[in-house]
Formats: sequence, C-alpha cells, structure tokens
Amino acid sequence: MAKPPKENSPITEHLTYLLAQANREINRQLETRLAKEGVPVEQWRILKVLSDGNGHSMGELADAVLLNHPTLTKMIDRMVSDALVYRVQDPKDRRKVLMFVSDRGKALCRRLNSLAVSQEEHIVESYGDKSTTELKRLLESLIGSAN
Amino acid sequence: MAKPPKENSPITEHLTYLLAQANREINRQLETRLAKEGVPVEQWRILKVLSDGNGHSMGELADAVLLNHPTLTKMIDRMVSDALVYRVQDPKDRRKVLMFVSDRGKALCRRLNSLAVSQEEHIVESYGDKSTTELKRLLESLIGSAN
DNA sequence: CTTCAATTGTTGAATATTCAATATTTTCCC
DNA sequence: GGGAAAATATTGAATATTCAACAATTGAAG
Repeated sequence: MAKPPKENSPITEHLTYLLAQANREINRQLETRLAKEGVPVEQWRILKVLSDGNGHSMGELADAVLLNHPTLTKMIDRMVSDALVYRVQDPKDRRKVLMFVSDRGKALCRRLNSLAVSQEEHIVESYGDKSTTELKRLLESLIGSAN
Repeated sequence: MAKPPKENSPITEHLTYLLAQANREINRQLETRLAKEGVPVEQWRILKVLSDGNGHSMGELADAVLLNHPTLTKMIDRMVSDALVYRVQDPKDRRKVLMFVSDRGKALCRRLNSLAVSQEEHIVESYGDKSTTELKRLLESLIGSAN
C-alpha cells in the first residue's frame, strides 16, 4: 500500500486536494447559513476571536482568523463602519492597535455562533460523531506537525 | 465528551476552522514548491486533470479544479497564452468547449507532479504514514457525506 | 416545427485581495 | 543617549475574483 501518491495518480488522491475540496464544501455550507445575517465567514471569525473581551492586536488577529494583514485592515475598516468593532491604540506599545468588539458586535456574534453550531451539529449528524472527533484530532495534529 | 462545539467554545474547536487552517498551511507549502516553476497551484490542478488526454468541458473542469466558472475562464486564457492548453469546440454540443493539454503543458505537468509528490512525501515523513492515510480516508468520507 | 426554457461559456463592472512601499514606534547595540 | 534595525499597521497600485448580464446552442413542450 503506497502512501504518497505516484506522479500519475489522479489529483483526488493528493492530501492537498482533499483538504481544499473539504474546506470549500464545508465553508460554503457555513457561508450559506451566515448569509442570513449578511455576514461573511471571516467576520464571524473576527467577532469570535474578539469576544474574549481582551484587546487583540492586528497581527495577532490576522494570524488567528487566517487573513493577511492588509486584507484584515480593510475588513476591519468595514466592521468599524458597521459599529461591530473598534480600535484602541495600545498604550504599552504605540505601534499596535488593539481591537475590541462592541455590544452590537457581541450580539451579532451570539447569533452567528448559534448558526455555526447548528451547522456543526448537522455535520455530526450525517457524518457521524466518531468520524468528526477523529477528523478534528487528525487535523490538529497535522497543523501542529506542519510547523 | 461533547461533540459539536458549544456556542462559546473557541473557534479552534470548529471543524470549519480546522479545515481552513490545515488547508491554508498545506496549500502554502505546495505554493512555495511550485513557485520554482512559477505556476500557481490551480494551474497544476488544471494540467493534472487535463493530462488524462481526454477533452474536458469548462464546466467539468471548473468542478474538478475547485474554481468558479469565470475565474477558470480567465485562468485558461492565461494558460492558452502560455501555450500550455488549448480550446476545441465540442462537435457534439457546440455550446461546449473542450480543453486539452499541449505537449508543453504535459512537460510542465510532469515537473509539477514531481514537486507535489515530493511535498506529500515530506508530509508523510513528519506526520506519519498511518495518520496521512487515515486523514485522507476521513476527508473523502466527509466530502461524500456533504452532498 | 416553433417557441420558450435550460445549459454552457464568456465578458465587463464591481469588489476583494495582494504586493510593495510608507509611516510610526520600539528595540538593540555601541 | 543616539542612530540603525526591527516590528507594527496602513495605504495605493496592481492583480484577481465574483456577480450579473449576455450570447449562443440545445432540449422540450405544445
């Protein structure tokens, strides 16, 4: 049983392809659900990370929500306009900006969390409890080993 | 052991997030390797799908390589300019366009395959043979259950 | 047969992302 | 302390992606 694909194997046997496909599929599902609130997936991630109440710098946040710095800056601009989050200059290090959620953002985040959890319940239902847990474990481990 | 995350769980416990993170990571690695040939990951996918020698319509291809139709059209335009692929009108159904790889495209595809396989070998090395196989199996199953 | 709906692919405008350059502040080192 | 290098965030131009509209062809219904 050969583990890595051969050079002429179909693309569907490559890990990178399977990850892309699964990610695309699941992300689409979530996107569809969050559309009810008119919010892209990335904004849910941002709100969720910020809802620990602590201020997060743009760099931290970019890493956490899987966005490049300039992309994040522009998305935050929109969210500030929508009064979902706000910027505060970090007093300890004035190069940094600390991001916080507003009350409006918190309320929205709660509604989004509910939609996201319901999606995941739906996945667990059709995909199975055991598989989901195991898949998560393997993904975490892959992410850990990829550094 | 609760399977779906609670509404206040950290985002890192969501399947959708783990998939996005893993995909981003692995895709970056591959991107870096393919940069040696100056080719984006999507073009490798296209070349690989087309290298079965059969003509593929744009719709088929878009599904197979995980791209939207207009995005694919424009990427194919570039690849045609680079003489990697070419279009043929489908004689059976003149709405369709059949895509084929050129010899130049085939040669490039071979070099890209080698880079991709070497990446996957590297993953198997650090992540483990068993884990890789199992992860692939679970991803396939997830994709299958998501329809 | 003919008309109307559905399928397929492309285009152009609007939007979003990325890359390189910039400004600001901090850190380091002499 | 003073000046060079590093870290942080933003900006603007270049690039890429997406959405909606379109053109062409086929299928289907009457």
